[in-house]
Amino acid sequence: MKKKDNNSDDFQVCPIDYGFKRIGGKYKARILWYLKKDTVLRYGELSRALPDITTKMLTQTLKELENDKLVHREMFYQVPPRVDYSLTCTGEELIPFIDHVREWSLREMEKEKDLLAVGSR
Amino acid sequence: MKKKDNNSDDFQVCPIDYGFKRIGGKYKARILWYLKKDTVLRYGELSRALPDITTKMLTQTLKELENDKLVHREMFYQVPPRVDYSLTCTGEELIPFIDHVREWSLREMEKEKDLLAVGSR
DNA sequence: AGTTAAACGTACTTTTTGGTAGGTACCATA
DNA sequence: TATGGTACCTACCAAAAAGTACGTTTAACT
Repeated sequence: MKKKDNNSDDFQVCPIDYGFKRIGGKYKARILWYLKKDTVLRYGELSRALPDITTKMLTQTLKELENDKLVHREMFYQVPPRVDYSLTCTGEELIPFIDHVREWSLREMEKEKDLLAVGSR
Repeated sequence: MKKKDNNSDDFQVCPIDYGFKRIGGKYKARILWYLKKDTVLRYGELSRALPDITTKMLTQTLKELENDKLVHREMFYQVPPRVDYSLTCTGEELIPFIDHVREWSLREMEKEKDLLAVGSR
């Protein structure tokens, strides 16, 4: 053998890996963020909140988040159809963490802007 | 036109996106974690701390982290060569955040384990 | 002279992820 | 009869990320 064979759920050994697998992906964190505490959004509202996401990716990502038990999905059998999305408790626990990254990023983006301003004077 | 053309650094509009771009990637967070506050590690030590990473990925990721100013790199011109890695201040600011995910993941992993235990009795 | 050690570099391939472009169902309204 | 609105689905394709395998440097040690 040449490497650890990672059959089964071997990958779960490292909690950092585990966590980033669940919230990684291009849009997951942003979707969770928009579904902040006590907010319920319909599919179309999410779509408008994230204008750069295609319907395919939105559907796919929401499904992943639902399977992962980070968002709750409730559908109403109407015509036209209606589907509501909201955070689960587990999902809510991630909000402060996303907020932390967000704050950090805002600071960093400011720094970059200042650097550019100084560089070009 | 059919979509916003994202030339230049347009992607930086969303701070959540920005942040996840800087710490996303399969190994970045783990490397930062091992380089916790006041810890200095050599290339080989990191390699041993993350046994599942190949040398190519370790080198590549470290270079990205260095360009991103999250880790500091100091090399000593010796034979055999020696290179030390440590966190920058900016990098350190991410530790509490990584810690949050880690704690969350540990709880989640416990939950999963319990569920499995219940399911199979 | 051959081997070893550390910290890489590079070419190539595979896997994963995301994007494009179409289509569906149902009913209401024009 | 045609069109519109909502929330999707599907097949195919492109790009990005990661993995494999092998090479390099230099000097000390055997």
